[in-house]
Amino acid sequence: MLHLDLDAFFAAVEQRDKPSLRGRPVVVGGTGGRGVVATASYEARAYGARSAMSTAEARRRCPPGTAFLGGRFGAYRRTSEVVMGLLRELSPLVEQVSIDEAYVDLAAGERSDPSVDGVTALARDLKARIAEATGGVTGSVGIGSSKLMAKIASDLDKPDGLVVVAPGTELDVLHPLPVTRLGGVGPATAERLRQVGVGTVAQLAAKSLPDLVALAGRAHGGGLYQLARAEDDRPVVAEREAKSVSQEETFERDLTDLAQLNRLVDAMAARVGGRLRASALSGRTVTVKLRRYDFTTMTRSQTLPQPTDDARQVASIARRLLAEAGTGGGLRLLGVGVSGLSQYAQGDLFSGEDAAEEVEDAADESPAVPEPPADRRWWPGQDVVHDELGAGWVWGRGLGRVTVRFEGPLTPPGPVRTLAADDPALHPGDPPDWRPTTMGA
DNA sequence: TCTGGGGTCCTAGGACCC
DNA sequence: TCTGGGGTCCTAGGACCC
Repeated sequence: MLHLDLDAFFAAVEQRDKPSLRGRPVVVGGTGGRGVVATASYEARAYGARSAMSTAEARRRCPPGTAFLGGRFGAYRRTSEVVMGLLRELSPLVEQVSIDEAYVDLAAGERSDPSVDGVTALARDLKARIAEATGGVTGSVGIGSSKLMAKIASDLDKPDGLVVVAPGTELDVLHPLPVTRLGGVGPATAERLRQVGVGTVAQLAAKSLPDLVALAGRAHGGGLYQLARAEDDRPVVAEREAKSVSQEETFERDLTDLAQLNRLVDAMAARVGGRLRASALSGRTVTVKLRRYDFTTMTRSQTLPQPTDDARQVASIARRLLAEAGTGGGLRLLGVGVSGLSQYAQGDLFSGEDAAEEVEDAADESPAVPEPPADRRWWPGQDVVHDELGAGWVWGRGLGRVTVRFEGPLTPPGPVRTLAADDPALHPGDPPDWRPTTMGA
């Protein structure tokens, strides 16, 4: 079993596409007042920036000149697809866990020399091909006898690591580690374990099954008991069916106005409905999620007799659930979701146009968002193109101006220009191509 | 200027059913 | 005249993952 984890993935793609950021601290995530860090480059980690930390905290820790960028998910997805393609050359059994992580069942592949030397050579070759094909993004690879051991191994030597756990040595590797390295042991479980004197996997392995079930519940306790013994027969599952589709947003400031919240419900329902139809899914349970001013979170749901993918129906149910829950004190987050999915959408399966039209219709009915001021159109990290100055990216904005650095993955670090935010020559751009052009189209 | 967004899985109580 | 005993569905919340 092989596990691949791309190193500081979002930040690595940014540094590839923005030469002036190479070797410098980069933080990718929410850049607003309530944003959190998705990925910090290793240079930013040196200053204490971490994933899931508030961006405000990361700004405090990092030096001036640190780049704080919103995400360019299209660019990340394109790079991820290249990597996943390389993995599928190793074996048909590839389980993509997230945009930057995957398991590969090497035993299901053709070229499987299962010896330690054999898989080491395979992993070395894979890492080289990933770096080559992605324009320098690196990954950490772990190989072991199970998903558990492969994942543990990829985590042992980051970044750009390669660790193979030889058969028979699993417990030697596992037992000294803190329990928090096991998947499924988060802050709550770690604290409960700490209270009974368990800090390492070895100490976890000394606990009885009934003790662990009492501590963590039947399923979770049983899982911990097995993982502590390196017992893991979870298979690689190549295709998983979606179980829910949802959309949520944290507001810059808490909202109280029900009419405004209702318009946001409509817009979110339209997006959810569009995504459902795009994947030919519909669902029976509509859920709204609320987070209040004091961070208390609640959900309210209703299950329909028949599945739906209709934005208006989702919206009207969600509106009612929101009204019943109440908006007292103000909401910092609102979300709309549909679950209980089944394969075939109601309505005309053969009309490909319906989906896009209905999304637009719903948006027409509910002009949720007032037109932003010119400088709010631009966000840090965004790809842009200027009619005279060429392709670049947004460094900062404000006071009716936008600062752009004109460079790309294949250029040297480029010049910075400050432009009027409403400069008619400036347009949103596409993610740049990091591969040297071979042939023109 | 504390605490994102998109998910998965599990638990527990009540309703309902045979 | 005492309260069985499963099973499934629905709802709400919580832990966890990247």
